[in-house]
Amino acid sequence: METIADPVVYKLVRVEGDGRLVPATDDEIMEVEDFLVDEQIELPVVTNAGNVECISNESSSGKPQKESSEGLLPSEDTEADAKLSSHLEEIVPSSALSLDGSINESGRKGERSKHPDGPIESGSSASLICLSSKLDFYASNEEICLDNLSIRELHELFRATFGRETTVKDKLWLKRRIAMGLTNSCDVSTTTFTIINNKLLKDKDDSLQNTNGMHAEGSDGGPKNLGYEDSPASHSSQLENHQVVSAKRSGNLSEEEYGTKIAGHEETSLTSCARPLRNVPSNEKTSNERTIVTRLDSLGGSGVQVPYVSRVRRSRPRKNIMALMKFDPSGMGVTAKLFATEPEKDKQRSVMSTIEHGKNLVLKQTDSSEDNSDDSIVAVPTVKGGMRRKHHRAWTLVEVMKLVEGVSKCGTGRWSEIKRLSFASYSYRTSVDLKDKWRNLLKASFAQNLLMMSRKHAAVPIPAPILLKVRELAEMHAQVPPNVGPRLATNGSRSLHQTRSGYL
DNA sequence: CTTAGGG
DNA sequence: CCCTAAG
Repeated sequence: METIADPVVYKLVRVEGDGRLVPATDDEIMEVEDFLVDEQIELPVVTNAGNVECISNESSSGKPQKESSEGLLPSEDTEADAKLSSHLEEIVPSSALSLDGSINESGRKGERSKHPDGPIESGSSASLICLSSKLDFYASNEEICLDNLSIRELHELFRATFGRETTVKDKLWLKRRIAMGLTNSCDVSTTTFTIINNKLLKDKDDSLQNTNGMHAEGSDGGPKNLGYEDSPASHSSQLENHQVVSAKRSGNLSEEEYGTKIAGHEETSLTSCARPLRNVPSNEKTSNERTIVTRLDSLGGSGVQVPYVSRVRRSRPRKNIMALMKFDPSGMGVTAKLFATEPEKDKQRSVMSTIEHGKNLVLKQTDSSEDNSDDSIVAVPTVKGGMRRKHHRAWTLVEVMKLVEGVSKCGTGRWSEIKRLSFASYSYRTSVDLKDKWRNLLKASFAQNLLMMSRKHAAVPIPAPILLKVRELAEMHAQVPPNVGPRLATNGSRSLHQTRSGYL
């Protein structure tokens, strides 16, 4: 029990009544595994060779770059990962949005299961409970442990993180992906997935490097926007030219998602994907939304070119399309009709989304189960007779992290700057959106102390470390909300860590 | 056009 | 998220 051979073992702990941590036994682990496993994973674990590409966003350089490597999945894992990591380190400092250096040591100290701040309280400790079977890991203050999650949970977390569904059943792939998102780094070359303060806890000796990264935080942290693009090359025909062959045709596992993009990086991804195909210059971004990128899809088995509609979509493939159809009694093309219906005051955003939907509808309708084909677009009547589309697009953790990072870099108020730097690839987030989101984050970050410790039903519960960072920045910019007690304002970021029992 | 703030 | 006022 003392020798930590299996990385998973020391993650699995139980909090005793007195607050002590008791390592789980192997049996317990097995039990948990069994318990967590739900019906859908009798499927064999995916063993396809993976292919992951990481694209560094052009945040400051203005040029999307791209690195890729083969195989991220079990088989060639280690080697490929090493390669990938080394590649990435060149582009992206592995530190990204480090939120707090206070637990840097935890990764190297002998007892990883102990919180550096001392013993864990039983009550609201909420910091080291990895056995949570729900989304509790968001409530945990610093640690997110992916190792013991069921596929289902991983799917949930995936959605929260990236804002899109996935059907990939490969745990390792999911964990890796989520870890990438949460750490904002592609360097996830590890076999165990515990994330502390948005840093992946390494089980190797690269923790040192990792630690350095954490200290290199702050305003000069440098651009670390990552674009991820996943597309494990399970089949011979791989994205040589970034033409993704729909895995659906291959018939085996439901690995469609392997060929899809991660939320939010579409613009960048698209641009870089487009280049080989159409020689799109990188400054195409100015007219970005016009760029329609196609990918080779295997619709109908004949490799048709499908406009790559990269917007993130969550569930309900057709429903909303029907909603749009409502305004089309004439049976006219959806796109056309909407154009007609829309008052000219409509912003590009709406128009483009309309186009996207149009394309999506037309070209993807044969696509039976792609779950990425819509989000909540609701048409609301306007006083002036027109229709306006309300676009509720949930903020993903990745986006939130980017926002926080942006604020830390540019300060609050310079939303368009942040938009340019960190959200260049997110065509749907306007600077106003950023501002609004920040306002909400601000509220949340301070509200955390007052009430709500674990609202399980929060749409996307923002991990505590991020909220912490938000509050930090808020204070840094004198944005402390009036309603928050002065004590908190002065105690600042420490308060959260110092908190012994949830309240001060 | 961008920001701030109210709705 | 939308809208508006104001710089």
